[in-house]
Amino acid sequence: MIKQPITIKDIARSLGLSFSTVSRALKGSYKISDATQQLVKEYAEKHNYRPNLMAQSLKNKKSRCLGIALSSIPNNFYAEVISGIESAAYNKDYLVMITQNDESYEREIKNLENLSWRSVDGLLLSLSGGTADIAHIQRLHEHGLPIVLFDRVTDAINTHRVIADNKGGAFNVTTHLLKRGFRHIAHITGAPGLSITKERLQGYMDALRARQMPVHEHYIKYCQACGNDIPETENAIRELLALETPPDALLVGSDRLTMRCFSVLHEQGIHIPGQMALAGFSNFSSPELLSPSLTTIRQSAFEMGKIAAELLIDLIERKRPLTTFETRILPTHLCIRNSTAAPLPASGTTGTPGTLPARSPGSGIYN
Amino acid sequence: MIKQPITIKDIARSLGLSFSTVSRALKGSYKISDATQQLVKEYAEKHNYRPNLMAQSLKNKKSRCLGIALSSIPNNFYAEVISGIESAAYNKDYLVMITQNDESYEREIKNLENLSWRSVDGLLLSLSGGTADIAHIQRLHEHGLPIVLFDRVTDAINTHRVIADNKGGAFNVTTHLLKRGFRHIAHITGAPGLSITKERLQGYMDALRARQMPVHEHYIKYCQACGNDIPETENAIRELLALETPPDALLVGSDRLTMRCFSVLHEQGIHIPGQMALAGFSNFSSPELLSPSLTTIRQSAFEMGKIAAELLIDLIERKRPLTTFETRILPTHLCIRNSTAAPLPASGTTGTPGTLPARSPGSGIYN
DNA sequence: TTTATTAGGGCAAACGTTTGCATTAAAACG
DNA sequence: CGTTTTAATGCAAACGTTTGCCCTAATAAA
Repeated sequence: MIKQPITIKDIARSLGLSFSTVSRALKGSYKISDATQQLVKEYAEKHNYRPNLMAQSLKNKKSRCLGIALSSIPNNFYAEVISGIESAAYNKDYLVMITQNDESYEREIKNLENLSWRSVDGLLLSLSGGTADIAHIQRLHEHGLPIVLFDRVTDAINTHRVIADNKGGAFNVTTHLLKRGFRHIAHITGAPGLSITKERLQGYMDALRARQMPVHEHYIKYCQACGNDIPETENAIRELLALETPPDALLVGSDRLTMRCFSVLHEQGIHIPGQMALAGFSNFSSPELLSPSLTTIRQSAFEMGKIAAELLIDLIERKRPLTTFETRILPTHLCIRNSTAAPLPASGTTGTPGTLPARSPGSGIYN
Repeated sequence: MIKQPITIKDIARSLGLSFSTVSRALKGSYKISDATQQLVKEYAEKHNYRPNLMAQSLKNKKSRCLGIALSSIPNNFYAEVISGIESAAYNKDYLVMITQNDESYEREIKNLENLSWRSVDGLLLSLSGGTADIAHIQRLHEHGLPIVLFDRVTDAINTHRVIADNKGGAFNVTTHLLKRGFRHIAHITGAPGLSITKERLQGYMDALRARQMPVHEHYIKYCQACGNDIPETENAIRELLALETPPDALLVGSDRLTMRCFSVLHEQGIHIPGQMALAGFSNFSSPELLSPSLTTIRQSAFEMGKIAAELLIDLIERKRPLTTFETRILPTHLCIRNSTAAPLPASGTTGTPGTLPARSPGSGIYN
């Protein structure tokens, strides 16, 4: 019933040649006459020969597979990254295996183990929120597995990195909020150990200090689950609102968390931006349709995936191992909308629907 | 530098046993003494032995990999499906390879070819919008590749199917619109060849006819690119608005398309629902935050992926080939919000912010 | 004509497993 | 004590490729 695929041996038998001759003819050149090559190739074509990738992999120790490990596939940002990876991989004839860990350290370990067993040729990795240490990654890396880190990275592994300009993005949006007149800007962000958390926090603090504003510890809230745990997010916001001087603006540091905060404020009947301005890192496709339209810091997610995959493939196919690696920093885009409209009575909070075209290559713009 | 992983042969040599004994000891049982099993297992454990999956695959003709082929990863709905697939696969110790085709027939063919070369054990498939015929799929299926179809399916392949209750969902939302008093309901939907397009159209027409309303051809617009081609969508809406009797309500039949239509209406300054009510199939996480909050038909995307993967794995691991297959139809959920508020002057269009808790298991509710 | 060179192709090992069969030694049986 | 059974293990082929090396003619050089 199931027609077994044709193999090199079948071709060799049918044509009265040896395995090796057929193999070499198929690969072009070496020392096979044009006539024979022609013959073999035509026969293979006609009988729809496909090399058995498992056998090739076993022999060559190459699978032409890339592994991805990240926290959550349905996250807007990561979904776009994956799309970029798939696209680059397709162009270079690689296939992509995907795993997600739901911010769990244990799950990350298992996923990486699975991927490396299954002998992916290389790994695209964004750390989980719960990752305590990175010995498991270092082990793989030392054993020779090419790795490219993206988004949530670590310095402890000497390899390529592709990240967004998180510090710059946070700096720009915080400055924007300050210019708009907000004076009590809180920062809700993801798991404290993550590089993106630290970088965004740094940008936030830098912007405050640049304008001689104090940085208050109690205005900074970490959400270990990065927005996947609803009560956790609600608590963070509740605590902020319960402060003696509640914040008048919220900067959210993580894709899913941003929408979650929006939801919570909405549910609690808190007017945005009247009672609380809101801005956040988000790759949601249509922030201009929200009510109010949402000021976002947008990342070049697709491009991040594409670049990371290209760097990884380069790493895999390179003859001599690299010793010096690069860190690509992709610009973020500040898109100013109504959720951060000025708090002063003067300017109406309902004006200018939709996106103000506030996008500049590289850094964002504040007006 | 790169430490080569330890193999069965290494263990055999070190322990003075034969390959076969080690292999069998590792697999437990057969006819190896407990003592030997103990010895081998301990040694393997201690030296961190991992079977070479490529070799196993070559021998067993099983790779424990599932392939996914669908149109677009960043689509909310598909991203959730993928997440469900990954989750089920993880539980059964399978890995997942993913491809997207951007609604291109050619790309789908290539992706399927790649996946089957790479010898996935089975295929999870949602057709592309451009798929002209399915000979390429039938060929794979006849060659014995287990396939489970989901979302965008075809009858021409005799296998398991997992779909949403598209007809019912469209029927319910159309009925809802009619009850709310809308009389000119247009239907913007995806590529005409797709099963979901046909089923949703059917539900829409059934609902109109059930209430003795006419079905107008010119109220039905297909978007081949399913919302990925912005001008195409804009055109469809422009044509609807230019009609002698423009519609007073829009039912959108595809995830990305729904948001796109919302955008276009928004950009053109058309008031929702005053000038045009809007409802659509969408798995966007926070439709209650849009302005106005959006009436959606939501699908159980994660569950769809999970079920599809489980059915596929069952198919793969089953000894005797199945001859009779099942089609799982998952309920859709109608979530009524302000974008379909009654057009009559009586009831205010600004009341009741957020989601009306309008969800019933199985069919949705209209009030 | 003899020798060196080269083109074209075959042999067989190897990649790391799995598995049918053969082998051995010990135990059970008559 | 010889024979059969059983338990435990080894041998070797196989999965489909790739590749280093060898072999055979034919051609070129001397």
